[in-house]
Order: sequence, then C-alpha cells, then structure tokens
Amino acid sequence: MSEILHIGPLIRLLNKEFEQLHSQKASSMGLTPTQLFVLHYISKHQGENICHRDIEKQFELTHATVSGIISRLEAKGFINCFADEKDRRFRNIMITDKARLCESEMKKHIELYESQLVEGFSEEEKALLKGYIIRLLENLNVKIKPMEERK
Amino acid sequence: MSEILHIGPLIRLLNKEFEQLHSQKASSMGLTPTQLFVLHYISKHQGENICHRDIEKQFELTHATVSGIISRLEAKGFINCFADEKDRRFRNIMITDKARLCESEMKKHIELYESQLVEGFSEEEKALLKGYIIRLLENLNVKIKPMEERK
DNA sequence: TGATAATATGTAGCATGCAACATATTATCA
DNA sequence: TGATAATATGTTGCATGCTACATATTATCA
Repeated sequence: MSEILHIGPLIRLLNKEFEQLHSQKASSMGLTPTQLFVLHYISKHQGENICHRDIEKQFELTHATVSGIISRLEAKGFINCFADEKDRRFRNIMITDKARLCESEMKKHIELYESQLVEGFSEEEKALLKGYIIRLLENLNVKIKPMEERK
Repeated sequence: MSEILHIGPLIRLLNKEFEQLHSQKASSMGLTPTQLFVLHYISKHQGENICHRDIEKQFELTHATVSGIISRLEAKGFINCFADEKDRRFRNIMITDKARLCESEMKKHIELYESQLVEGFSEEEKALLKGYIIRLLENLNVKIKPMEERK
C-alpha cells in the first residue's frame, strides 16, 4: 500500500475493504455482501412491484449482472419472481418468509457499518466528504439525478 | 442512483466509474484496466527483480488473483516470467519490447485520468480529501504502512 | 543433518462485473 | 391492423476477485 499516493487507487482500496467488512456478517446469514445489499433494497421496497430494472438503476449494474444475483437469491430461497400481470416483460420480485426473518438484522448491520465507516467524522466533515465524492463522480461524468427524473 | 445517500455506496459507484473510465484506452492497447495498472507498475519497477508477491502487496490482492493477471499479461506477450536464480520460489517478471512500446502511453494515460478525477480541486481540497480517505480506511482497520515496514 | 516452518506460487470453484448476443412482450406509427 | 421500435429479461464468454486447497523451495532449529 506504500506507494498509493493518488486518489484513484485509494478509492479502489477503500471500496474493496468496505466490501470485505461485510463478508463475515453477510456470510453468517447465507449471503454475499452484494446479495445482502440487493436483498435489503428489495425488502425495503416490497409492495412497489419491484423488478430487475429497478435494481439495475439503483446499483448501476447491467441486467446481466442483476440477472445472476437474482437467480442466486431465488435459488437460496430468499425471493420469488413472477411475471407481472399487466406487463409480462417485468418480473416482480417478492421476498420470502426466510428473507423476512433477517430483515431487521440486515438493516441494523448496514446502518452499523455505514456509521463505523464515518466514525469520528463531524456532520460538517461528512457533508464535505460527500460533496467531494459527488464532485469526483461529476468529473467522471456521472450525473446524479434526483428521484423525479427516474422511470 | 437517486437513493444513494451513504458514503459506502458512493464509494462503490466511484470505484466502478473510475475503472470504466480506463476501459476504452486500455482496450485500445489490448489491455483491461487492471492489466494496464499492473503492467504500468511492473514497467516502473524493471530492474528491481519484481515478482508476484510485490504486486500482491502493491495492489492488496491475493496471489490467486495476481496469478491470473500475470498469466494473461504473459499470454498476450507483454511480459515474460523466469524463476529467480537465487531463490527459485520467486518468479521474476520482465517486460517485453511490446510492453516497452506502450510504456509512455500508459504513463501519460494514468496521469491524465488521475488529474481529470480531481479536476477543479485546489491543493488544499486534494489534501483534505486524501486525509478523509485515509481516515475512512483506518476506520475499516486498514493500516497504511510506510515503505520501510515492507518486505 | 533432518524434520518442521515459512514463503512463493499454482489450481479449483465460486460470485460479481462487463459486452455482445438473444428472445419475449409491449408501444408506436404509418 | 401490421410492421417497426422500445423495453425487460435471458445467455454466453470473459476478467477480476475471493477462499481453500495444493506443491515447490528455502529457512530454521533441535
């Protein structure tokens, strides 16, 4: 890590370590870190006819990637998918009882680790950091769209 | 992206976009972004008997991962590997003429994109940002070791 | 010296990510 | 209506990352 002086490699490392941090807990629930984040998002949005496409947009992933994650979550019994009645192109994703059992644990875990990440940061520092990250994203030409522009 | 309010997901996105940014240029040289970074590191350290282990430490990757990257770089003709004469456990990595031809292009590209990332940041802001990232890493229990502690 | 430990690397199997192809379904417009 | 476009999802093949296991080589210590 000694020669990492630039922002790019630091971000790369930060991302990897943050994901690693979730491995143990996720694995204790029978999930990978990614599956945990996706399942948590699905469970938060039950009753909104959530589909693959919503997850693609939320996590900025391709449908090929989402397809694999959904398959594995379904194979493990955390979700069930059904073709939408009104538009059969969509597949509605429903969480199972098994997923319902770990809803609160997922929520607590994600909040805990998010707060551990910014431990020691004041509110001002957090805001400043977030602003910096958004500027970095803008420099990479990623436009942060408000909710209303979606869908 | 609308609901990304936390630092963790922002970091995840930032990392992904930064890597995406390198795809086109890397691919024009016949490389992936990761291969470009690794090859650049190897070429910067020619004459120092660089081996797999050095790359593992530099990029914080497991030897399984490095092994695959090195294999592909070798298969593509950018490097050659030889067992070290003094300690046959090590494999010395030598760049080929093909790699030498794109050395300066790699260097320019990496510097350009690193500076594009922090475009518009003053020196103070860059220092502040870097300090924040290091604090985040420390919160994740990643120790930033100075050069001397290595090896 | 000879057994044991440490180190560097190899390999298998899996998850996540992509691009590039495909199909099925719905929307649109002539 | 009927052809075409748009949309959601499926599939394949690859690179990157991991863990867990393996071997080969060197270091260490009794």
